[in-house]
Amino acid sequence: MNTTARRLGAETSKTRSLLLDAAERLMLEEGYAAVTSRRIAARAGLKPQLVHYYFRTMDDLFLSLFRRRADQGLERQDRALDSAQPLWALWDLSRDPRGTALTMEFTALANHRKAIRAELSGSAERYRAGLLEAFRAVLTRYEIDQSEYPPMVCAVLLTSISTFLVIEQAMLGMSTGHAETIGFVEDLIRRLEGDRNPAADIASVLPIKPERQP
Amino acid sequence: MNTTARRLGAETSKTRSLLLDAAERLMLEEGYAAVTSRRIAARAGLKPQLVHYYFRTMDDLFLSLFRRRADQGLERQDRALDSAQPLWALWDLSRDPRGTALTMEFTALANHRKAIRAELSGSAERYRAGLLEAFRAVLTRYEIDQSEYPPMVCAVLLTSISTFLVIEQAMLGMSTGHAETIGFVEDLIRRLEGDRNPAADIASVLPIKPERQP
DNA sequence: GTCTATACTTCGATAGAC
DNA sequence: GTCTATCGAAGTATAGAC
Repeated sequence: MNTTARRLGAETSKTRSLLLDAAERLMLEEGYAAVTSRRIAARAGLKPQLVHYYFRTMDDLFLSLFRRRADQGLERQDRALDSAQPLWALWDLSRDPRGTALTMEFTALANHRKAIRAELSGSAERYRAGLLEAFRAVLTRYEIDQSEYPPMVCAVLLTSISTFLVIEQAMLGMSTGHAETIGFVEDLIRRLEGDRNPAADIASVLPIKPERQP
Repeated sequence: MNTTARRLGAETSKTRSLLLDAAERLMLEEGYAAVTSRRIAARAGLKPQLVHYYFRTMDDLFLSLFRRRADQGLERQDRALDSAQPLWALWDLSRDPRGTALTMEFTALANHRKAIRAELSGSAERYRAGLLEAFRAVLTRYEIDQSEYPPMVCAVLLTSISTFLVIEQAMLGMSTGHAETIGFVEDLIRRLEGDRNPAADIASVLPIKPERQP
């Protein structure tokens, strides 16, 4: 009955990482409902009980899984902000299908797992705050009227569009109107930052300020 | 073994409707994973086996559930198109939290239920086509340059924004930046259709063409 | 036409062996 | 520190009684 006393595997364990990897693959390929202790173990070639040795409950496993990617995502966002073409970098980053698809699975999961919901909304707030600062800086740099185009609105719009397109494309296999919409957004970015510069990816770790494009 | 021969309850049955209602409430309140035969029956005050009497499989139940609402949604969209202020009507309709929340649950469900996925993307295409026609008509009526603002892009953007806001608000309890974004969109609509006119709701069933607002 | 008794599968979780 | 034997609960689905 003394549940808190049950022993748990080390966080540094190789097996633990294997289980998390298998869980993530399952989630992406078959949805969160397929992420069960038995199926995770089967993927990893391990016994189901090991899941409960390394993670006390399934909630704990989902939280570990989420935090691992959330930390990585925030790091990437920071790097995008410091890149030579922050708008292009943020747009490309937000359109990464794997990141958004995982977020959507976690969002659905949050509906009946309170712990996930709290973690997820907290993380979303941090992303939003980072994006807000990015747009403040970018709109200032490009001398845009911020009362007409508020940075917060830009942040929400960017996230909305990229999230929605990924949902339709990756989850429903639907793409009607996507090309036109992506073209519309990228025309806007192009007016501010010029053409997408492949070399910017290399510069993305070095905060070099660019000249404004015409 | 002769699975196809198993008998099923009548589609007109009162009990069948009760089960669908209970399933829908469960889905909205606790997510699709909570929609199991046992829990549906518990909500409806009936025996779990009745679910399998009225629906051969859980897939069948989900499909019935989806179609019921999809038909209703298309009807509502048609009425919005014919209303005095189609943009306001479409915007308000697309922001209805219940409709979008259900769609999101079905989208998550589609990840591991192929039958749902096919039905869902088919339905999404029909909505998109309707919305496209609406924007073609509206932009023509308001004399907007359609090469600068393509109707298809407008359709995708409208759906993106409203869907995303509902996801954050209803599913994550998050609303940072929502008021500003809603204000931004509604300012755009106001420039074309003027202030939202409550009487338009009454007119929405009668296809009366309005005068253009200043 | 309506519902129930029941089979079978898979789940999360724990206690205890190595 | 690592893993296994096992339990009780919950899931879908079927065959057959009213």
